Amino acid sequence: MRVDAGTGLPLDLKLKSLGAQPDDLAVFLQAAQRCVSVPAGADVIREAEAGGQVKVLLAGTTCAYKRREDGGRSILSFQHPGDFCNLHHYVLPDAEPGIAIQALTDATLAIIDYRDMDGFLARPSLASALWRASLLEAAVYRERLSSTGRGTALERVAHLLCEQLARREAVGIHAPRLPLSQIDVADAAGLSVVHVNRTIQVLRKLNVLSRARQAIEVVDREHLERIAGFDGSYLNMPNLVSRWSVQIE
Amino acid sequence: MRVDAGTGLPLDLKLKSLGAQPDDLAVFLQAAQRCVSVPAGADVIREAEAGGQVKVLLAGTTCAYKRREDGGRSILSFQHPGDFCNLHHYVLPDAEPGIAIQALTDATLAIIDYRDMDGFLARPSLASALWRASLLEAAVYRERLSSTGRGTALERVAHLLCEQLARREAVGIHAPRLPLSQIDVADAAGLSVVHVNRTIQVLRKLNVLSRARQAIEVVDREHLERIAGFDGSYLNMPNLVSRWSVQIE
DNA sequence: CGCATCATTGAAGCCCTTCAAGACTTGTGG
DNA sequence: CCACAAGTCTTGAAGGGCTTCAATGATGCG
Repeated sequence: MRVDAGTGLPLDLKLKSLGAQPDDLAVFLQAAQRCVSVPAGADVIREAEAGGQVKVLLAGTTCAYKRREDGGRSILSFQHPGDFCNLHHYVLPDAEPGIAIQALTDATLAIIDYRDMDGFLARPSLASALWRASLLEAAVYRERLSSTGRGTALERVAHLLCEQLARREAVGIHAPRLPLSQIDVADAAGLSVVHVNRTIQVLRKLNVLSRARQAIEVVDREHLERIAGFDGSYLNMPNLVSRWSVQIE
Repeated sequence: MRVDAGTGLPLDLKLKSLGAQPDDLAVFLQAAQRCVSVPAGADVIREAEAGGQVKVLLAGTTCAYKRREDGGRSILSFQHPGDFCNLHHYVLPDAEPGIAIQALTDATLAIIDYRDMDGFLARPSLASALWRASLLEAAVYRERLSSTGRGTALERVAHLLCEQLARREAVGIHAPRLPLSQIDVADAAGLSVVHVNRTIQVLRKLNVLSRARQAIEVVDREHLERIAGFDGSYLNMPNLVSRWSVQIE
């Protein structure tokens, strides 16, 4: 059993930074009491499974992926503690068939019924926090698209690692070690495993990654960001004096 | 002056398919009376420009792009009539610096002030329609990510063209001709212009695209989708008997 | 200890890029 | 109406980054 973050803190931090107000936050956490554990490698959500419930990652790491015709796995995004796995299914029930969520480490998830979600929408600070969460996800996709489209393998891998580090920091996880295998990185960066391996070796020789095997551990964060041309501002939450909390009521 | 769709119909169609109810739709269209025209090649929204207003494309085609360090242009997505250009800025004011919107043809846009937007949120069918629009945009990014990451140039270009055709059809534009230059396609697919040209020539020899120069015109849609492995279901709107319209009230 | 998974290394080859130059189209002004 | 300029499209050739295939070394688990 490997679980890389044991507390409920990340979710708390994330919702706060998305603008959820204390009392609304309490309501949310109250509804998110029921949990499930999933072993590394298993599917959290299978293809075309709507489910009638939203799952939030509490601990561990998961990825959204798609099977290609040749049997390969295309990783579209990673989820870290505090991230929603299938919020989009709640909003667009029939959308996105063919996408599944897989646990990359042992993972713990909270389960929220759709009727609880419906209740959240009546609370302005929660409703806007959920909308923001969706758009933040979109921002991550956009950024990965611009990184994956062009650039060398070195830049792409570096950017991918920077993104994960930054997103984990945003929810209070400051560990320099990422719970990803080289295979995961390859499937996410759109590169072959062989070449990802060689790329990582370059990063190790540059003293950006540690020599530790079976692990991706970032030693020189600044250098990594320089290589990637990474600007993490797309992950920054705005100041939270929301216009809305007053307007809607 | 080239404007490839002159009516306000697409926006109407889009909001309806997103679940906006007739009376709410009327309110929205009422607030979207003010328009601007932009010539081909000009920026609709410059980098880091928040603006205090949301712009909706009524006619023409635009793209969201990012300048790369080498001066190149990375196109992240295209907008077709009915699409929002900067809805995300309304929800996440400080997010996404460095992304601008450019008109690829002469374009017409409606302008909606933030305070009108605030009013929309009080109407459940509009609020959910806007949220859905955000998630649909995210779905488009996700799909492009999986297409751009892997696959040959032929598949990637074919997929890109399929996406644009499908999205335009969804708002009532059935023309087989896409208002994109080969340069646009190259910047969006993450390929060199030279190779996009060769790829298009292959598609022409396969009788998938017409021989017409200075134009991308799809003749054999089915074959194109087969080449792309395209499944447009991610663009489908669910049936619109929304749970919410009853629940929230 | 044996098996499964992941990491590593080498070699051959292809897809795509870059560079460079010419052809075509479009719009503008004389 | 024609000439010119600017932008787009087209074509050829050389080179490089990444892929694929294949095999061996590590690591962890039952």
